[in-house]
Amino acid sequence: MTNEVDAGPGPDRARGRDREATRKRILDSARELFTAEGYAQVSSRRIAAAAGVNVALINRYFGAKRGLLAEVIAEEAVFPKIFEGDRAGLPRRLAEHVVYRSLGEGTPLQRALEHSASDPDLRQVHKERVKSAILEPLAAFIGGPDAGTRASLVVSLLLGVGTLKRVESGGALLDHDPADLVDRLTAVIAACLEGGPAR
Amino acid sequence: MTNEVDAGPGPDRARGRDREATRKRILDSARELFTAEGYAQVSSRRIAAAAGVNVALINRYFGAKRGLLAEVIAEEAVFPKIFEGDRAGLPRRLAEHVVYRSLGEGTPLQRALEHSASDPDLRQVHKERVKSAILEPLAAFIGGPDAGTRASLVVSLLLGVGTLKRVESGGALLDHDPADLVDRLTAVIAACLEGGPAR
DNA sequence: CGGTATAAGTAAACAGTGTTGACTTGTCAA
DNA sequence: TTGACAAGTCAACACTGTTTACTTATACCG
Repeated sequence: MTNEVDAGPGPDRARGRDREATRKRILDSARELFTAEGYAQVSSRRIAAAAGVNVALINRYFGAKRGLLAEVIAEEAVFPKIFEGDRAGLPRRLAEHVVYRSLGEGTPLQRALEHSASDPDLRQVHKERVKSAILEPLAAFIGGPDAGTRASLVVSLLLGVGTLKRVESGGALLDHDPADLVDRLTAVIAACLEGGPAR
Repeated sequence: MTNEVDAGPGPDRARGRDREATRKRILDSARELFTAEGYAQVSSRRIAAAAGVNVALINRYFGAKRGLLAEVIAEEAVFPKIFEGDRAGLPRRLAEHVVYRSLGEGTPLQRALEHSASDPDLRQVHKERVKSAILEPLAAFIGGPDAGTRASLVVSLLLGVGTLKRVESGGALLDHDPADLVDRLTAVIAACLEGGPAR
């Protein structure tokens, strides 16, 4: 076997075979298969076979198939540069993100979500991810009164656009002129962020 | 457990065999369980048990479990009274619908929409349903240029709010004052419907 | 250098899923 | 009364994720 002994940094306390390398192989295979075919469509045994390891190792290293998914997802950055910039430009940055990223190809995670959004495991992981990686940072960034509600409205729109895209699969949103769509979404997102007591 | 299987009539040996009645029992049990727990969480055997029926009958009558869900969601009216009224009041009516109906219990169709992507066949069903029962009526009602795009934005918001509600499970949207939420949503929906040529 | 503790890796089973085909049984028309 | 045929049943199939008891390789220690 090709045993790339990477005695790198940290506690290299791996006895026996290379624990970290095996972990990584499972993770790589899982990411690849989840991205290509979706979470629910890929079985644990198939991931194990692709990684060249025994099935039981998935549960040994990741607790369960869900844990494997959680780790794959946790690797990805959600909003790369959304929070870099001033508050006033936030709606436009979000709109551009939606149109040019979410609406287009999407990230590996998004594609996995589109394939198997019905799976309870995936929903659970997605749920936690949305909260900690999107909702809470966004609420903190916009600040002000009712920041949580405002952020929820924005995230609703973002999630909904993704959902509709996969439901429509080539409908009005995808056919529409992207630049104009950005303008429209910017206005809508701004509307989500405004409003409130001074109604 | 309100599982009264044999309250009088039933496909036991006593009563005669009634194809339509049996079909309906399966459908009723499925709708109830899907609504309460979701599609993936409910097994065929559980549906059959709740209906007091053999498992194989599900596939006999509905082809497969997915066919059962397709029939459940096909029964529902989506927007009962949204299109009764003037165009100006549409945003508010939609907002009220979201806050007082979608945000509450949630219908099987709504759940199905959120879960639709996992099954290709089901996806097709939902796609047509969203288009013919929501998107197209809405687009026809609002009229004007880019009606399809405007309608898509609105539907995105509606779908997203439903999704986020489940994701948050008692977060900002549910805790927020309903009347104020209606006001906010009215403004956002109006923003979805406006915009366009004046860019 | 050899033994051994210990972790990595394995095999097989478990309980569950959706689905299928062969079977039995009830009902109704001839 | 008796077939015919549909309605309903049963057991099995091929999967799934997960767990348990087991084997095996290796890094440390005497």
